[in-house]
Amino acid sequence: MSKKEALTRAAAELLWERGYTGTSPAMILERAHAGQGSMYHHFSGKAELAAAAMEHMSDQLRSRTEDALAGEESAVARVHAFLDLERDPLAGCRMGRLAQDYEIVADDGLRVTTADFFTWLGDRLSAVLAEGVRAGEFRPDTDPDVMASLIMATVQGGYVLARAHQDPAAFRRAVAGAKQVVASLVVSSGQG
Amino acid sequence: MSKKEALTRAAAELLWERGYTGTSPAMILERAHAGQGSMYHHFSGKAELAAAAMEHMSDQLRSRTEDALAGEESAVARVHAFLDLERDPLAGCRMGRLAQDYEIVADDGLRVTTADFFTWLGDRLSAVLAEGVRAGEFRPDTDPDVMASLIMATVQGGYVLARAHQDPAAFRRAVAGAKQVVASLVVSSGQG
DNA sequence: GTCTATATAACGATAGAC
DNA sequence: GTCTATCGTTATATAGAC
Repeated sequence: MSKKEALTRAAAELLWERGYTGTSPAMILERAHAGQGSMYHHFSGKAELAAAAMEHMSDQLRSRTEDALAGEESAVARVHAFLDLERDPLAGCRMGRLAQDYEIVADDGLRVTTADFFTWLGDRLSAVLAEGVRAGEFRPDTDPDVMASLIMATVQGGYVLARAHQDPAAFRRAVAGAKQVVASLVVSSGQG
Repeated sequence: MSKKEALTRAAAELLWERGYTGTSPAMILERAHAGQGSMYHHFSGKAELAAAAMEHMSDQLRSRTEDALAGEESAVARVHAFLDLERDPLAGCRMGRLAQDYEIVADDGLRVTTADFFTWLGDRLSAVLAEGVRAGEFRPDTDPDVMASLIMATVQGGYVLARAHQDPAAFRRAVAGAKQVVASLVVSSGQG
């Protein structure tokens, strides 16, 4: 593994664990077993390295998400598969946590990576929901965009609650609510 | 206003704007128009001042929340009033944002203030929902705890999405979803 | 490409005058 | 109670050897 890749991976880990403001170049160098020179040779500074690490994380998340949302099952099964993806509630969302960081939001180059991820995720969820509506699986008055927002927000908010309580159950309870809501949209379930 | 109060207010503002890690004592002193001595006379350090500021914010939020959830209206009206409270989506939640901060979660004394707030909020929402169920307003299979979690998570996640996109509409879309869900629980609406 | 040495500023806390 | 001066440490970046 090149030093550049080691730096990117170490930065990704630390951004996930401690956020952007809470991560220093020195921490990254130590975890990557690299010296100052390597970092400033490959990147202009902390922000550019963080941008690379965020792209890396975004790609990972998209890949994992697509595994759940693609496939031949019913729309409700695929949305449930997304909600049931293995997650670490106490760690938080790699993208969502960073969107709460002041310096990330203040730097458009960094923020846009999080925005693009959630745009992509919302579009994918909305598309699956719309498929379900067209197929007669979901009630025709289902609003795919609003429901996609609700699903994303529930997951993100679930992380917040779990971290506040330091209890993964808080995350699971919120996601359980989202699953109930999705299930309630299914026509054959008789809205009961 | 005493220096102690000025410091507490300034710290509360900065914690909201920049989080715990992103706020330095120097920033607080400048905004409070106070010197180092004032801060270290009244508080043992940054953590203790932050704790006081967080208690202050928690009290504010509880008061505002109670205004929406109390009253004589129907349960659905009160939950909708909570969801419709005036918020600044781009600023984020005073408590929720801090729960994403590494140093807050690492310091139990600080984290517990956020946990207590969400415990209180969840209990209040759950109580209102349970009232609605008992009154025959909500469907009898409504799970108040799960729905309270869903509502809290939607608001918290809405903040995350709005900050990522730098667009308050992302918050409003998620909250609109939560309102639809709550409305769908009402018996007289015919689940349609 | 990678390293260490160094620089400047900010961080968080303490000392001690008034 | 409030202030300024100062301390030791860390954050972020640059310089320059290899």
